[in-house]
Amino acid sequence: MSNTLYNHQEIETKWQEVWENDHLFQDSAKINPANKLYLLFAFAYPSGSGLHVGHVESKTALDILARYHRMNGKDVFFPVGWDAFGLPAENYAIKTGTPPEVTTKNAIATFERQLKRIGISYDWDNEIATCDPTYYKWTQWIFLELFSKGLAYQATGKVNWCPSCQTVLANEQVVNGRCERCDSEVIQKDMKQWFFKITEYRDELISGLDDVDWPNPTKQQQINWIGKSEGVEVDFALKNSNRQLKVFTTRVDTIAGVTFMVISPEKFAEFKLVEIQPEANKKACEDYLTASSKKTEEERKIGEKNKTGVDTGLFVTNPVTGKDVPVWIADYVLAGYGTGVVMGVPAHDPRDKAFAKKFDLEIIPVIESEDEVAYGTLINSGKYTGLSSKEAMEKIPADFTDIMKVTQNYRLRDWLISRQRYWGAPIPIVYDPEGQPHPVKQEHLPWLLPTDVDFKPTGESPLRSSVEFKERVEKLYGKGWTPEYDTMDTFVDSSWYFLRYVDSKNELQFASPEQLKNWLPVDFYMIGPEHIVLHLLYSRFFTKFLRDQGYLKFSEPFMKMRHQGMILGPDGRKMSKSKGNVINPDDVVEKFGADTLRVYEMFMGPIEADKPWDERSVVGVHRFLRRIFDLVMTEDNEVEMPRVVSKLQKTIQKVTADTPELKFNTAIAAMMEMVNVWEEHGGGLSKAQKEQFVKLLAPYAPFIAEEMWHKVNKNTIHQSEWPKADESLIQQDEIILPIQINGKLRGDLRISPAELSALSKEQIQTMAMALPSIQKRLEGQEIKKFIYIPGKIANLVI
RNA sequence: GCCGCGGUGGUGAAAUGGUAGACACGCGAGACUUAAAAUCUCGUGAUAGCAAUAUCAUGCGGGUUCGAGUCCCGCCUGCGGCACCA
Repeated sequence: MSNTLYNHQEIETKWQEVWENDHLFQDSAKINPANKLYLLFAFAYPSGSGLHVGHVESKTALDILARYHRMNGKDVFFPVGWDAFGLPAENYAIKTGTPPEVTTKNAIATFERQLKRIGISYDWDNEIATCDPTYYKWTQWIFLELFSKGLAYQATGKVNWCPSCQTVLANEQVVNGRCERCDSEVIQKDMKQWFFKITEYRDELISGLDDVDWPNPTKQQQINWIGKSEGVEVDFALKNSNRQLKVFTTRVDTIAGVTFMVISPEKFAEFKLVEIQPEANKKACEDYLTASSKKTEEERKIGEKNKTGVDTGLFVTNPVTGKDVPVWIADYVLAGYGTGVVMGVPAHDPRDKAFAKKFDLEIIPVIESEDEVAYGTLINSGKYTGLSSKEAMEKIPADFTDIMKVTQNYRLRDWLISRQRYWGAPIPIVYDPEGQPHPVKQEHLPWLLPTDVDFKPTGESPLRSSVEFKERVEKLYGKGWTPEYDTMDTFVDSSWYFLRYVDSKNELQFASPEQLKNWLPVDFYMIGPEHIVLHLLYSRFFTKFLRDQGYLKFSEPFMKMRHQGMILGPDGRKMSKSKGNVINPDDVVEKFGADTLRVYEMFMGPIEADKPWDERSVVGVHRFLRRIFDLVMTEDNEVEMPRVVSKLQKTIQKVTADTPELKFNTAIAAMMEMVNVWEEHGGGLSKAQKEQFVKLLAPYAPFIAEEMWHKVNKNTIHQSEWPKADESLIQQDEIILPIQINGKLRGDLRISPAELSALSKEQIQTMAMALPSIQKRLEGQEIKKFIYIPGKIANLVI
């Protein structure tokens, strides 16, 4: 068999062309589905470096599902599109002057070519790209919907500012407090920004997770990100004033141990506490506020170990002890969480303790327990002494209903969506001469991204350099009117693309109600674990918002979701150009073929695991495909052999069970076993049975399967029917029944299934004990118990 | 620190509480070949033994069970996420 007929190059280019000409699997959204299955892959950014092996993994996995389910009679919708706005194209433009639309267009063309080459059965007719005005028209429309409901609003917020590049950076561009590109320290700058009020849905974003089939760790991570915590708000009365300081605490049981209060610098300014402050403390506080506002991310982290602060000279009264305690300003208190004011309990909070030690503040223990932060029994707490923490946490708020309120706090903040960047969807807002924002009129959508801009960063939004943009606004809205110069975060684009797919060419709506009803929600989403908190949370928020506006009839967009793992370099490390361990899928396709690439990646291990690339194992998979090809194309022994036929039935069962469960590695192993048996017997399958096997292979290796199928068929294998196992052909001429003594394997009974089922438990015991290997170990021993699991195992207990 | 996920041969990995290591790679020996590649055959967890076989073995220590890689408790360790969140 050394002169194999298998020429992957020839086969794969041939079928790629045929499928494309036949328009296979296209325009599926136009069907009115009886039995729909919407498969979605994570929206990809069309990077200049093209498809990498990680893309191949997730796309192949979904493609196998798509092909498998089509063969099982499902109406499969499997669309493709591009998250095409974003920074790399813009940075490239800054460097080279090439407009981002040119770079992006080229990159998309490369991806399309590569995806077709590896045989992904996308519905190309519904392809979308977020940078296309027919798409971002509706991104802008959603913005305006949010704006009209008060869920898109402007506020002054801190942004990451790179002083060297003179530009705002996205969070993802800040690595360890430094600019990803020039490595200079990023500072926080206050700028007026647009936000989406995702916090409006924070509780539903938690509870909705009960209704979806997602990996549990993923749900946990989202829940942690939202960060709901139960606690109590307490108003502490400020001495010599009629004002209060409100704090949030999860440990109201420790309130008797409050020996000071700490307020964040921002909140001290916001509350104008300087008005009631003793003159003597004013100067120091003012200096502290100025100093902390200049701190960088890095400096703030240093403060984690070495806390700073200043005494305001103000006092509040501890409601339980009646004692007056001092109020300090310190920037270890976060302005954005809770009320921005914290009650200091140095005996039971490590941060408060560090602060108290540094500034010599009183430390009073109020909980008796092994660990200072654990729950325990109250001491030094007046009338609450002796209660457990748990009891106190109920009793204390109940006793002080005038100043305490049981409440919740969340870590989740509103979503800052404005970017001082060029390559994104313009925010559809115009300002009147007084500076008030107004929505761009519906008839002016899409609100086009101007092209006459200077990409070089100047510290201002690049759109400011467009003359056309300014003129457009004045012409449409009047003299003195100005556009919003910021663009939207690309996560906005990707938060609703799965809705657009089902009606990608609709000019009147983001998607028609009929099409949405036909296909949504998404049945299965395959996406990397890196998207757990941002994209997946934002998409769920958009879905819930659009539902509340009456556009959608469901609450969760992605019913079932699984993650693909990362493909690591041969050295076991993450692939990167600088490490020189990148595997280029084009090379593998060239050398071994797309089928080999696909099957190898699926055979590497469980889909969700991170797996290192192994060049030599690729050869093994290629060998496997070639052996099949030789068996099918050249082996003409078509006399059915019961052993081989039986193995085929078992293989059909295994592949049918494993494929929809995404257990592709074990399904492939089963097919390999089948080929081993088949080869050992030098044939043994009829033509029809060979075809059944080829069908099992078809979703995994679509090109070679099609070629083998066409040896006798005219139509495509990918629209044929999935094979069914015939159990009556499964042969079991001998069962090997393992016999254990005290749970250790000591022998086995070889017996036919018919004979075995006729035997009683006692008879089996007798036969087992008669085995020489068993007998010699039973010498003079008493059998205490005999366990028999029918057909599985027998165990003698001595 | 908090939340989560892992740890099985030389390697990637299998294994509804029921024969641990399927399948594949690699390696060793052999066949074919002038030779190499490719291909094929046999072997391959460790230790001892010519062998049959025996003992040990799923990060470590306990436990439940007739029986544990799998369930429970306590550690060690690697990885991911969050992190001065009060």
